[in-house]
Amino acid sequence: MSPPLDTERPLRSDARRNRERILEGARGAFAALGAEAQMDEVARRASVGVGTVYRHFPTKEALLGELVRQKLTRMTANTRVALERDGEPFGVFADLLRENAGLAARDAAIQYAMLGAGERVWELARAEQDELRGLTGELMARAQRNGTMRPDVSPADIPMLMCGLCATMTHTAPGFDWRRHLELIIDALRAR
Amino acid sequence: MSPPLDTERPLRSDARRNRERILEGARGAFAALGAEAQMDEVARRASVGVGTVYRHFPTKEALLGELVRQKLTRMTANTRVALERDGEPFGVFADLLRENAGLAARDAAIQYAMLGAGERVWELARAEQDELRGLTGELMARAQRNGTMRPDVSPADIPMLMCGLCATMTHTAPGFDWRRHLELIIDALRAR
DNA sequence: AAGCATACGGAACTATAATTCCGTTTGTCA
DNA sequence: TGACAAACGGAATTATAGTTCCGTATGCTT
Repeated sequence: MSPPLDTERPLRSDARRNRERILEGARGAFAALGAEAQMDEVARRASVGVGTVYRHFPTKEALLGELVRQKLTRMTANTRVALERDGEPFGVFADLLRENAGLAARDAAIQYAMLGAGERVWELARAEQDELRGLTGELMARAQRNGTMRPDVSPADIPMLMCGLCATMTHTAPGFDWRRHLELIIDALRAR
Repeated sequence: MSPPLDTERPLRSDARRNRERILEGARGAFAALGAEAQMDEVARRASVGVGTVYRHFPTKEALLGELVRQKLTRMTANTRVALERDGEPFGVFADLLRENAGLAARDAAIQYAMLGAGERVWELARAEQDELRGLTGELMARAQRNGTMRPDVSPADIPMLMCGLCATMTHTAPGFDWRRHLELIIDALRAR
């Protein structure tokens, strides 16, 4: 048996360039208009026809999924860096949350995926989620061993809390401030 | 000048009955299918034509708005009862949150209104919100005076946190449990 | 530099769901 | 009980946004 039949020839140069443009256009469109931004708008910002968008991403969900995947990858990278840092573990963890929340705050795709409506999008990046949860768990375990984090919180609580935080991010209502919300969450995780 | 020109003759008996049926049908439809349930489905459950639904509520938003208003009114009533109870103020407050969160958990209209998508719906019940926030504030002030609640949380924080909680309610993802989320929030509000 | 697979553009198509319209029915009041 | 305003039903309309199609253009290979 010969190895992988994964014989996909590399993309043509224009296609490779366009794929990037589309992702960039999508980031802009979703950042500006939320996840309801239309595919036509994405195409316009990418200076490309809608057909081309669909050549690269079979559905809007797939496009959102790719953006989510990329953002989770960056969060995972942040987490790796945090694991290297040495310092008071709870503080390191809290800073990581602040940093990753900041990434989410500027990303309508993540918010969309986290807010129920986009459960399918979320699943497209399951592998990335699992990896992130694993690394986060390691950091949390340290803080718990050292007694600075509540012993009864689990890595699975974090996505739930972040999901709630994203809800605050999408609102502009008076009194809604995701940074404040995050600080309350962090305090909730701290050991008494 | 004669008093109010508010000369609206009472609804015809069938209209009054249908209005109730529609609200009931809407509660059922939204509970079963979420806020994306269609107007046709609402009509079907109410055993009424779509036209009749629109005779009573000019838009879907107006219908959702009325459901939200009614639910907030019930929450306000709960809060009034809580203000009468005498007991450890923080505990009374926490129980109130548990009770009202329970109401929200069974109400897709409230969840929809709280999750950004429905900001307009939310505004239709501004008066009810303001009243609820006011009463809640009184209860919180008591707990703060008595030293059982963090002195730096304000009544305006509660809708924000409840909004996040609603995000958890709409999810079925593993590890997502709104009761757990709520307990974490309650702990965050408790004085150290 | 010809040949061709790959990729592009964007008008047209489709699906979905809210909303309107109007002919018919039903309560209410004299 | 007859007349009429109020209310009803649901097929038809409209609006929006995702997706498809196909004629044209372009990069790559020989």
